[in-house]
Amino acid sequence: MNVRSRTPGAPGKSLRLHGTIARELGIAIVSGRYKPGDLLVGEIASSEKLEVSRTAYREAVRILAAKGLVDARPKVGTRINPQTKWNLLDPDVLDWTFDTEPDLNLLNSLFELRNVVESAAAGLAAQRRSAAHLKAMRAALEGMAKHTLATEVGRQADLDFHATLLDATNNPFIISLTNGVSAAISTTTMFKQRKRPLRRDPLPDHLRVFEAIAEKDPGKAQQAMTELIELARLDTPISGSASRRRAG
Amino acid sequence: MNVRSRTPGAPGKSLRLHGTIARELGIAIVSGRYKPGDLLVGEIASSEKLEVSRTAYREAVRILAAKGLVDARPKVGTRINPQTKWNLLDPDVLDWTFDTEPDLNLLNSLFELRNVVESAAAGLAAQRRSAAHLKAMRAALEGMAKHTLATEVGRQADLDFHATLLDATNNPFIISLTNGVSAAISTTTMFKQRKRPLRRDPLPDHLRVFEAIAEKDPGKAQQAMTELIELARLDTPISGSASRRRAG
DNA sequence: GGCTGACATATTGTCTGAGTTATCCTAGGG
DNA sequence: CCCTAGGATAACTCAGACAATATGTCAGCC
Repeated sequence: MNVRSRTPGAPGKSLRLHGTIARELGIAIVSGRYKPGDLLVGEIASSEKLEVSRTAYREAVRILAAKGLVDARPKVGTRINPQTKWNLLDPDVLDWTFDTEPDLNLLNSLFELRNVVESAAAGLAAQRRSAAHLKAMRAALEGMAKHTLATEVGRQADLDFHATLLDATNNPFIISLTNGVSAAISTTTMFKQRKRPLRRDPLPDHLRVFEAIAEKDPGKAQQAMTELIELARLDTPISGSASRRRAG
Repeated sequence: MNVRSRTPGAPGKSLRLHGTIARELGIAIVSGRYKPGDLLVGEIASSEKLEVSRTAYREAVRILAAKGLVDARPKVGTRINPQTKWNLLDPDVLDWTFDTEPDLNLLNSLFELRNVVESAAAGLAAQRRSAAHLKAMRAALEGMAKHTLATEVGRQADLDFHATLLDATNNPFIISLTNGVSAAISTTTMFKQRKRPLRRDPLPDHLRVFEAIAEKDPGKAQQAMTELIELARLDTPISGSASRRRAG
C-alpha cells in the first residue's frame, strides 16, 4: 500500500506527496467511502499505513480541512464534515467528484448551476464587454471551428471563449466561481466525447451567444446561453430525465 | 512580532497556530499588501520572523495553496497567484476579504452574484420545496419578527431563512455556494448595523418571497428575491453608484 | 554563434522523534 | 442534580536533518 507507486490521477500538474494523499482521501470522501460524521483513524496509524511521514499526512489533512471536507481537532480526531460544509465548487473538489463515473443527479445539478450563473454572466457581458473581449471571443470561436472539440486545442478554445465571456462580466466572484466549473465541464466533455464522436456541431450555439454580446443585447445573450447549456446537457450520454432526489 | 500574542480575528472558532498564520497571510494577500506574481520570502526566514516552527508555517501555506491564493514549488518559491485563481467564494477567503473595510466595487459584485444565485434559487425552491421547508422558513420569519436584526438570534433567524430556501433547491452546488456567501452577508449586515440602527423593516421583503414559494410561483419568487437583495444592497452605507472598474 | 546537455544551487518537500496543548470524559464535591 | 477538577487522548508544535525538484549557468559540440 505504498502511495508513491500509484499513478497520480490528475496528469500534467506534478502533485507532491501531500497532494497525492489529499487527492486519495478527498476522492474517498466525496465518493462516499468515508461518510459524514465518521472519524478518520489517527495520524500515526494512517501515516504508517500509507507508509509516509506524519508531516506529509498532516499536510494532506490540512488541505482537506481548507476545502471544508473535514474538521480536525485535538482529542476528538479528524471528522468528515456534512456535505453542506464542503466547498463543492472548489476546483479540486469538483475534480475529485467527477473523477469517477459521476453521480447522475449531481451532474444535472452542475448543469443547473452553470445555467444560472453563465446565463446571467452572458447578460452582464453583453452590457460590459470591451472591444478586446469581443476580439478574444471571436478568436476563440475561430479556434473552435478550425480544430473542433475532438482536439486538445479545440477544447482549449472552447474554454477560452467561456473564460473571456466571464471576464467580461467584470465581476471577480463570477469569474472565480466558474473557472472551476468550466474545468469540471471540460472533464465531462471529454467524458461524453469518449462514447460517441458527438454529431452535433456546438459552434452555432456559441455564435448566437457571441452575436448577442456583440450587439449588446443582454436578454438575447442570456437566452442564447441558456440554450447553449441545455444543448450541452442533452449531449451528455446520461442526460435522461434523472429521478430527482426528494428532500427529507 | 510574535504571532501568538495577536488577537485572533475570527472569534468563536479557536484557530490553531497554522490557522492564525494562514489568516494573517491570507488577509495580507486579499488586501493587496502582497501582490500577484510576488514571491513570499522563504520558509526558513518567514518562520523565524514569525517565531514559529517551519511545520506551522508550512501548514499555513498549504492552506493558502488549497484555496488557490498561492502556488508553492521547489526551487522557485511560493508565488502569489493572479486573482482569477483565487477561490473567492471560499468562506475563509470571503471572511478575510471583508475583514477590513471592504472594497466598494467588490461589495457590489458580491450583491450582484447573490442576486443571480439567490433569485434563481428562490425560483427553484418554489418548485421543489417540501412542507418541512415551508415550516422551517415560517419559523425563521417569526424569529426575525420577534428578535429583529439588532440581536444575534434575530440575525441567525435571517440566515436560517436563506439557508432553508437554498436547501429547498435540492441542488448541492447552490447550497454549497451560498453558505459561504451568507457568512459574508452577515458580516456586512453587522457592518451596516454599526452605522445606523436600520430604519427599514426587512420583514415584508422576506414575507413576499416566502408567500411566492408557498404558492409555488417561481417567477414571483424570483422577482421577490431580486427586490429583497436590491433593498439590502441599498441599505448598506456605501451603496452609492460606485464607479465600475473598466476592463483592461 | 547558437544549441544541447550536464551540473551546481536554491527552495520547497519529506522524514524522524520528542514535547505541548486542547478537549472530552469521568469522578468528586457542592 | 449541577458544577468543578483531574486524567487520558488526540491533534498540534517543535527542531534538525536529508531528499527531491526546478532553474539557471556553463562547457562542449555542431
